[in-house]
Amino acid sequence: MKVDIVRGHLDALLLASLEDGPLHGYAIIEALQARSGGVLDLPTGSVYPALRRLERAHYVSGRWSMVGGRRRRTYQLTRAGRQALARERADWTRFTSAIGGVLGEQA
Amino acid sequence: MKVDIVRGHLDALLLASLEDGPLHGYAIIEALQARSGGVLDLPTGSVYPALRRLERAHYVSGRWSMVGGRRRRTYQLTRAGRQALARERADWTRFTSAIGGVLGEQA
DNA sequence: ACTTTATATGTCGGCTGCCTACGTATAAAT
DNA sequence: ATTTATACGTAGGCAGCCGACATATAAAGT
Repeated sequence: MKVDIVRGHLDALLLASLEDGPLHGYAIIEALQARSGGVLDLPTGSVYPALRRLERAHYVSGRWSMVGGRRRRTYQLTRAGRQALARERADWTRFTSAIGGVLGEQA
Repeated sequence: MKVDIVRGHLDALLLASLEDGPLHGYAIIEALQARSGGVLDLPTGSVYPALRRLERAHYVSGRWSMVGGRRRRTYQLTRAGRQALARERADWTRFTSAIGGVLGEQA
């Protein structure tokens, strides 16, 4: 199995994980682990830079807070982020039906 | 839409396109175009090097021929290639169910 | 008291894997 | 005579992610 399995779909995963409400980076990683049954175990070196990038793109808005002596940066989907997520979902459908269509039909 | 949509799944596509019988590179590109409804339009700079790599890995066997004054290299799936294809299909299922599972469930 | 694990965020270098651009060659179509 | 289709190939580059590392505090274990 290829290691960087999420290639090209990382943003979609992050945006989707924020759809049900704001989360901070560490919680996003855990949420994606849980939702994928352990298959998706995104490294921090992938997630944190990606969240900052999504913030610069105004797809999420982040704010600092302190919880139990630890600082957190909690991210929330923006309107543009929801639109971006919708586009990513459409791309995903196109993508999987194109490749899945080829892989699916056996001889 | 991301341009290099096939990232991580190129080998699977190439192996799958050979499943119904031998094809040469150019024909593989056309076959994938047709099967995907035009979504997959792989550049020669991706396909030809990939086929050589698959050949070095003994997943396909290639042979030269002349058709209408033009040289062709026709590739055929090997036994190892079929096994590799089976693995790629399994990976694809795992991959799509993991990511699709996350993207699929709306709020 | 000390060590390990969990929580939480971040940077930087590097590598994989594909694409872009280019080059070659022949046949068919305009 | 030129363009388009057929057919193969290389080389350089780069996007996008990961691995390794660094930092800091709290909780749990021993």
